[in-house]
Order: sequence, then structure tokens, then C-alpha cells
Amino acid sequence: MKSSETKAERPGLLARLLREAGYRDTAPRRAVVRAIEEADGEQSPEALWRAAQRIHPGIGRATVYRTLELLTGLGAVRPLIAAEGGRRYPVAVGGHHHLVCSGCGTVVEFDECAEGEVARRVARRQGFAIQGHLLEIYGTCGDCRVTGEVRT
Amino acid sequence: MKSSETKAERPGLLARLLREAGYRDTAPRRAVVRAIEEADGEQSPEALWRAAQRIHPGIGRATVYRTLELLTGLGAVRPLIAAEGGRRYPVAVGGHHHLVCSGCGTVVEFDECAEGEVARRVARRQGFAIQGHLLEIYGTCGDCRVTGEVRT
DNA sequence: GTACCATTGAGACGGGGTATCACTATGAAG
DNA sequence: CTTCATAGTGATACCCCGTCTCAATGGTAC
Ligand SMILES: [Zn+2]
Ligand SMILES: [Zn+2]
Ligand SMILES: [Zn+2]
Ligand SMILES: [Zn+2]
Repeated sequence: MKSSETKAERPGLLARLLREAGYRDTAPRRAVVRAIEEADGEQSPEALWRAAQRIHPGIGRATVYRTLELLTGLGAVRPLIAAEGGRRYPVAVGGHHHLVCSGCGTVVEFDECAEGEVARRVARRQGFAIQGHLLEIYGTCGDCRVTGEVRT
Repeated sequence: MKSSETKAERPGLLARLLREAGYRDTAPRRAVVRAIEEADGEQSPEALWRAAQRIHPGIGRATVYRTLELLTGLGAVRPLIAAEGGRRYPVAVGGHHHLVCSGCGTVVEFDECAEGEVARRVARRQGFAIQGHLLEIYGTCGDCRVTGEVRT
């Protein structure tokens, strides 16, 4: 996005998706959708809410969650489980994987993945239709290993 | 465990671990530890708490979490993030993987895994020492696909 | 413009995890 | 065995985050 010609308020892919799915075109929803698009990548619902507030002051938490839910239903967004605390991260479609340090919590993204094969086999056997998968590798990062600190 | 000769109150692997790590040997801790051992496999903290209560009535929630934390620090237990609600599942070391239906929440376990390779490579490149990994495949189960119900 | 009903914001609610704190009891020393 | 410092404990308040409820609002079809 060149940011120079933000003139005509492009319809926005997500906004269009919602409209086409028969949902009403409301300001709060547009705000959430913009928040998501502008913050490309993973974001916690809270972060998206804050972003949406900047765009549409007064928007309620519930609305953010509701919109996120709709988008999830449409497959435009995929909720993941956050590594630490157990919060979710709605993430734009298409993802990578994580390397998580159990010492300091550092998270490194990576893309390699050998699951296509296994996933397909397992899924077929169980009669599942695959939508995606989550792979996280746990371990200790260099620093933590040196320090020996693996917990408080 | 034959359940017949529960005579001498075997020290218990986990209990021993704690003791050897310099932690005091208390009744509440023994209760938590037993709860974990007897419920082999994954358990939610709540479930473990209930189990521990049966063994040591009056034990507090906090104590369960604290003990779980200690054990995690000792590497005897690994906390995972539960598929749905975002709660954690401490699980005995060594695990399997999950096939999760995004429609009804059904979870199917499986063991195949082709990540050894990838995990090692990625980890080495980043200077991580691998402890384990989590693989979850998302999709829709047969029932949900038929019904078409993939959301409320 | 009107009417209908999808959508919204506020706020109550609830699950589950953490922080605090006064009290208890382990385990070492004498 | 008694003493003692302090690790450990249970109750409770608290907090985060997500959901639910409901009256008010405002899209959209006509
Ligand atoms: Zn680290
Ligand atoms: Zn992958
Ligand atoms: Zn299902
Ligand atoms: Zn594996």
C-alpha cells in the first residue's frame, strides 16, 4: 500500500466479503475490518479493538469479537491459540509456525513444514476435511540455555 | 498399578523429583502429584484440583497451580494450550497430536508425525534446544461437513 | 419515508488463572 | 525433643478476556 493515494476509500477485501455474504454494511464493522487490514499479521482481539477504537471511537468490545467471528465463518481470518497466556490471535489467512522458548517466551517464526503428507493421511482416515494446522516447537533459546534460567 | 497392594505408599516419581530439587515434602503437594500420576495423560488444572481434593480435602486451587508450575520447571510436566476455550492442559511428558474439528470441537488424537526432521533443522538454525513440539490439525469432521454446520 | 429487524454498545456475568497475606507446619539445628 | 526461620498453604480478592443480555440504533427493502 503506497499510502499516498488513500483517496476513494477502497471497498476493502474483507468489507466486500461481508457485504457479499449478506451482512449489513455498518461503520463499526468497517472499523474492525480496517483495523485488521492495516495491522496485517497476527493481532490479539484487544489490539484490534484498540485499533478499531481509533477508527470508530466508542466501538464496543463485543462488536470486535462478533465481527471476528463472522470473518472466521467466512474463512477470511483464522483464530489461533496464543503461545503463552491462552489468548487467541486471529490471524490473516495463511500462516507460519512458531519456535517458542520456554525460558524467556521468545517466539521465532518459521515456514518450513513437513505436515502436508501426515496431515492429509490422518485427516482422511478420520474423515476430516483439513482447514489448516498449527505447529509449535518448544525448547530453550541460546540465551536461556547459557543462563540456565528456564523458569522463575 | 494392581490396586491391590497399595501398601507402602511408593515414593512416586514426581514426588521424588520435587524432593530432590530441594522442595519440601508436604501433604498438599503429594496429593497433587498423586492426582497427576493416577490420571495419566492430559488433565485440566481444574480436573487435577478436583482429583487432589479427593486425596487431600481442603487443598486450595493455588496450591495445584503452584505445584504444576514447579513440576513444569523440573520438566516433568508440559503445559499445553487447550484447543477451545484457551485453557491450559498440563500433560505428562511425551505426547501425541490432535485433530480438532472447528465445527463441533471434537478432538481426535494421533501419533504420526513428520516433524522430527523439520524441528531439528529449524531449532538448530535458531540456536534452540528442542524440548518438544505441538502439532494440531484443524478441519471439519465428517458429521459437521455433512450438516454443513461450521459455526453457530 | 416507513417499518422491520439486524446490529450495536453498555454492562453484567463467568471461567480460569494470579496476587496477597496471615497462618501453618517442615525440617534443620541444638 | 524443642525451637525456630521460613517455605508452603488456603482463603480471598482481583484481573483478564471472552460471552451474554437487552434496550436503543440505524441499515435496507419497499
Ligand atoms: Zn529464551
Ligand atoms: Zn505447517
Ligand atoms: Zn465436528
Ligand atoms: Zn510430532
